[in-house]
Amino acid sequence: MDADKVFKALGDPTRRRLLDLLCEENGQTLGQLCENLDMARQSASQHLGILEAANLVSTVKRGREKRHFINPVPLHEVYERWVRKFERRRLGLLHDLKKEIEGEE
Amino acid sequence: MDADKVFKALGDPTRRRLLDLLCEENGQTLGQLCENLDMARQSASQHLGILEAANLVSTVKRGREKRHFINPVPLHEVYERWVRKFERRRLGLLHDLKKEIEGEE
DNA sequence: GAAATATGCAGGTAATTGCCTGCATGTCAA
DNA sequence: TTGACATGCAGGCAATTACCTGCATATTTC
Repeated sequence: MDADKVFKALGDPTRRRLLDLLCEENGQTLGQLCENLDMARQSASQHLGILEAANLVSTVKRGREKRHFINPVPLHEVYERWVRKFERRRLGLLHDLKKEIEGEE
Repeated sequence: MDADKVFKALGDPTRRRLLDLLCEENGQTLGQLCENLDMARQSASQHLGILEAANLVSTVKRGREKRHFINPVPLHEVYERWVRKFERRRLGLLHDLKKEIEGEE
């Protein structure tokens, strides 16, 4: 997993919207996804390319169409590496902050 | 929570490194953090500003120093909103992908 | 108060990003 | 096979980003 590509891919509202759209209905084509986006097809296509490069979306060609599927694996790995680490220490970290704000050092 | 600020803040390796450094030792000053970064102090300061704007880091002034603390709340909310959603559907999404690759439609 | 220390602010620049238009390629259907 | 449809590729442009330098401010220490 390339954490940088995954995070950068998620750092754009259009791309997060694309993931949401695919979550509602997996396997949509570029054309279908475009209908919900209010931007040129080529722009959406670039966003999908970035999601694909981050391995968050996998594609399958079906004749002249290209169907897009969410790949949940990298997101799971991001969770394991990034979120859980802070989640485990969450209460301790909040405690540090609280104590410092109270000025107790 | 401003999801966009949080994701954009996380979408840079230097800023993720800063969070890791703070996770090792919470409450470090700008100067301390800089020693591990190999870039000008001002650059690191900008990165910390972005983390602070995303509410991922909170700061407390202590005389001429500024101490930095991780705020785990936004990351938790990102997890709730983004990761769990796909995590719950993870096996189903993988199944969609597998079936499509196998060409079974 | 003067020197050293910790940080803040302003601006400049090269690289990247996100959007677009125009054109090319590949596929289906009449 | 021709016209319609789905997508790919190339390039251009404005905005943003990530880095820097130079200087200002605030705090501690001698």
